Amino acid sequence: MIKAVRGTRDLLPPETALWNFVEAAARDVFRAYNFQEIRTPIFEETQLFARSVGEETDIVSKEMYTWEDRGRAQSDKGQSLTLRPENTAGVVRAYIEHKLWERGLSKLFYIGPQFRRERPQKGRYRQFYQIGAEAIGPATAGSESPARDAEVLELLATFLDRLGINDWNLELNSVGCPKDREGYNEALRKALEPVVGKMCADCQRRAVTNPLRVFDCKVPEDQPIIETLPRIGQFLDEGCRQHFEQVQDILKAVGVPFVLNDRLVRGLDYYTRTAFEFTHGALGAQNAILGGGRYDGLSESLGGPSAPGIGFAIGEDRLVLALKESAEAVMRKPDVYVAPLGAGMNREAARIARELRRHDVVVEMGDETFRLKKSFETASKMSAKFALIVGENEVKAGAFALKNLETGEQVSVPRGELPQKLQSNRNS
RNA sequence: GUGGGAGUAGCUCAACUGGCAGAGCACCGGACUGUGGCUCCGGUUGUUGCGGGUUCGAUUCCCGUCUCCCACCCCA
Repeated sequence: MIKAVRGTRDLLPPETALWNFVEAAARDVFRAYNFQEIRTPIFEETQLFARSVGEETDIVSKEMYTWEDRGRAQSDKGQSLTLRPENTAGVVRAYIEHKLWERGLSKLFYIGPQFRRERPQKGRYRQFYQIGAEAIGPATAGSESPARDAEVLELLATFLDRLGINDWNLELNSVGCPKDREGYNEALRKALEPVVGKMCADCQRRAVTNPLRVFDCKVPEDQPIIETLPRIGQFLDEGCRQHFEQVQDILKAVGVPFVLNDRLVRGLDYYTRTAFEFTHGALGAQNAILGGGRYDGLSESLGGPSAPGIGFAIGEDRLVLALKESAEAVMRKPDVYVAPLGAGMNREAARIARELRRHDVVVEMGDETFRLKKSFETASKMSAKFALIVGENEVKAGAFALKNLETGEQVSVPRGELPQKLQSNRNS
């Protein structure tokens, strides 16, 4: 038997209803904040990710699905292509390619699959889905304003509340400008040098490859040492410090709760200033449901004009996982199950069903060979609200037996009144 | 990529140290020829993940492999 490949999966009903529910809520919220949809290709030139995400990151160095395309002639070497491991790079590429800066501030959102060749785990797949957004544009259009950061964070809080996820936690930090980080990295290395020998093996490795990661250490014995290390906050220049303070001010003004976490350092190279993460309990080690931040230099590093921006990506798989119990509840149930009864009744049932569907009634239909008992069983199994009997008696009388499957009440309804009657008594 | 755990019916799970593959739920049919949920009866539940080995005999023991789960790495 051929199965879905490792790390990929099929999404089946009723769970797909939940995905639609989440995406519809996202689109609603995006509309309120005036974000518009962008769709970029799911594969791009490999160079795009190498230059934006960072050559040295794990994503680029070992988690990408990369292949060499064929050239025009059989003998030609093709270009190196890669399935997108995230969507910010593609959006910024499109921003530059289509000169979107001519339109002022661009507020764009996307919903779609991304690909990383990681070891699968619960809520972590090789084809996974992200809902994300980017606010990017010339600084003169307000793209650099702390108001943008606060707006994006508020949007996210609104979105999670809308989904009924109340126990989220917003963690906030500023990682400063590239200059600040350079100074900080140096200071961190210096501070680690004399103490690293006393730390765990993982930290010793991190100290060399990526000192910022030392803050992720969970070994209790290392914590006292980590407490003594310098923090990025001490290295922020005046501009970054003020920017960060204003973000916090606005968040307080609009009532979005947050906690400062000066250990929060985002993994991708392009992040500057504001960095954030929303976490949610009960997701195990994979407790982050979304993350994002500001990337003021990304456009330029991809050959575009100066275009500060801020964005985020929501891990839709994990979000849905957190909502899983409500899958049944959001699935649209049939309003009526039409039960043809007896030879020749399929024709009349089809006519009635067609008319009802034109009136936006959700209709499921049986077959004239089904015994009435079976039709009723099937109807109640799928939680249809009504069952409509289409038999010879009804056709003769011009009125049809309509039974409410929740109350058991049954009435005879003239054919002409059926659409009206069912329309005003819809499910959900 | 590293370490550990697990794969048996559509689902959740049993099968003492190797001895005829089971239960509940779900599904289909009947009791009930035009009325569901309750009850009773009957039925399929199946390449025990896949491949090899040991054995008279393997769901069980051994090797390989695939997938899922947990942790690490990293990240959404």
